Amino acid sequence: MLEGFDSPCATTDPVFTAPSDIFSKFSPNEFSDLLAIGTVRNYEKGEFIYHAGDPGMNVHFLRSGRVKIYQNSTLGREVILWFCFPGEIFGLTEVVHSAGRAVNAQTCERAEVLCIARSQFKDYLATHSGASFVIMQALACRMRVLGDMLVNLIDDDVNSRIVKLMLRLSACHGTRVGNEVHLNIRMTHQEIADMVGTARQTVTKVLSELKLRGLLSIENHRIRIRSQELLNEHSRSS
Amino acid sequence: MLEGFDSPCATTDPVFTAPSDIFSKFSPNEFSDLLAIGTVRNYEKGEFIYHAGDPGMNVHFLRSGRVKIYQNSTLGREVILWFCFPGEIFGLTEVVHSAGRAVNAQTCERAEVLCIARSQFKDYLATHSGASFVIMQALACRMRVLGDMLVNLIDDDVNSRIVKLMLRLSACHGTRVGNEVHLNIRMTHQEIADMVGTARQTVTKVLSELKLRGLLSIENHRIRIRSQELLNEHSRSS
DNA sequence: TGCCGAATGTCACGCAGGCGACATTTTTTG
DNA sequence: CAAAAAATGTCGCCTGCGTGACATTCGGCA
Repeated sequence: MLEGFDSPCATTDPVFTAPSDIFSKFSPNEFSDLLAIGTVRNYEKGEFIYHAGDPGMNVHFLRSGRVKIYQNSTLGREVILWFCFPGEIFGLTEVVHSAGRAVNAQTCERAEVLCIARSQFKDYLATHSGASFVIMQALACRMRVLGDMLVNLIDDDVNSRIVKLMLRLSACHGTRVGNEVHLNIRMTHQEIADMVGTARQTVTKVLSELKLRGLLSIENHRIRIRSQELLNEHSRSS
Repeated sequence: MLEGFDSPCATTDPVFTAPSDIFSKFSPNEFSDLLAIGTVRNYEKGEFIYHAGDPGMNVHFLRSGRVKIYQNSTLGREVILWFCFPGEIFGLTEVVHSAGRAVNAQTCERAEVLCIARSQFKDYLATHSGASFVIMQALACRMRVLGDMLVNLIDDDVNSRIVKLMLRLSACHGTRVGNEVHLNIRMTHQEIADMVGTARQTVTKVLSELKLRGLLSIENHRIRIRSQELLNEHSRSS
């Protein structure tokens, strides 16, 4: 169920939340009916699928590639809310709720997206109640993560914010390899800084400290975590 | 549509998000069918409807009163994610998604709650697609607010975090009286501090400053805002 | 293969705001 | 209606981390 990553304590630790591969939870005809009403679009690396402020009349499903959902803040910061992986839905929030896009959706790499018009999607939901429920699950899952991020921002210091970010990402998007967890999300220090609300330099410092202590390593922008040790680390307050 | 509060620029300013009174958007028989499968429960002020960690097999609709949804953090902080007002749904996230409750739900005052079992609710959704959609809207709305809070935490200083909190609360739960907006949520400085991630003393200081400048006043723990001025205030970065 | 821009490291300085320690006021409760 | 508890004000010290200013390394493209 959780692709390659067995979350150690999903019930007690809200950090570990299942990924939201929706397709895999659809029944075959829920899936094919969805395909039937959608248009497939291809995007190059770095292209925008939509911008904040756009009207937002479509829902999207990611078929391949990776998409970054973020807001940009009053000065220059890209606050990344989450990454989308294949099988995930995005852009639903603003379609269902009226007012325009609140966030930007930009590809991290070449991507293939299934794009569905608001009205058609609404009809689809009305006639596929199972699918509705699955999608609610995905929303719920995301809410949970957002709540977590919030708590994290509110009462942890920079060090622990970074550690928990790593754990959160591992839980959603990591693959276990031996006793390591590999994240295949390419992230710059700047992006990490933007996610946890700190300065780029601080990220550099904290990360190299963690590397030094052998808690994680970085292989061309891809992070590898000795999950267990890092977990212990994060439960300490300091 | 928005009870008594005309949001000035809902499209561009994500701060202004409609409240989520679900009942008012239901059709009469969507409503009565819902009542039919639920049990009404009464709670005294300060009672818990559920705790973080509970299994979470019920969805709740608030009929009257006020409920505080929060997580408590590694040391003592109550991080309030949102308040629920009559007509709002809560506890959905954890029912739809498996693992237990991620948050606490505690009444702020005597409250009347419609409580619905997971399985019954699922059936209800399956047979009432209109209702499903309305509920998705509510979730979407909440996601948006959470996203906003996040950005806010990540790149604003304490002063502006507090100001924006006020604006956010006004937008969702304020009632316009003349050119003021009244919030009828009783909040202590400590609670405010917990919401924006700062120290109680800092809240005291910032708030008295705002009072001094005539941007807001406090009438027995209820906050009144000169909305327009405060809005201007918040667009400044300092 | 070599160039150039982007990403990473490292350092010292300064200050926003956390924290403790109070006095004072308001609210609750017996 | 008094006593206890909770909430609000006010202050000063001290530290976590933001900021600017670099040097260094990486990696994509001509």
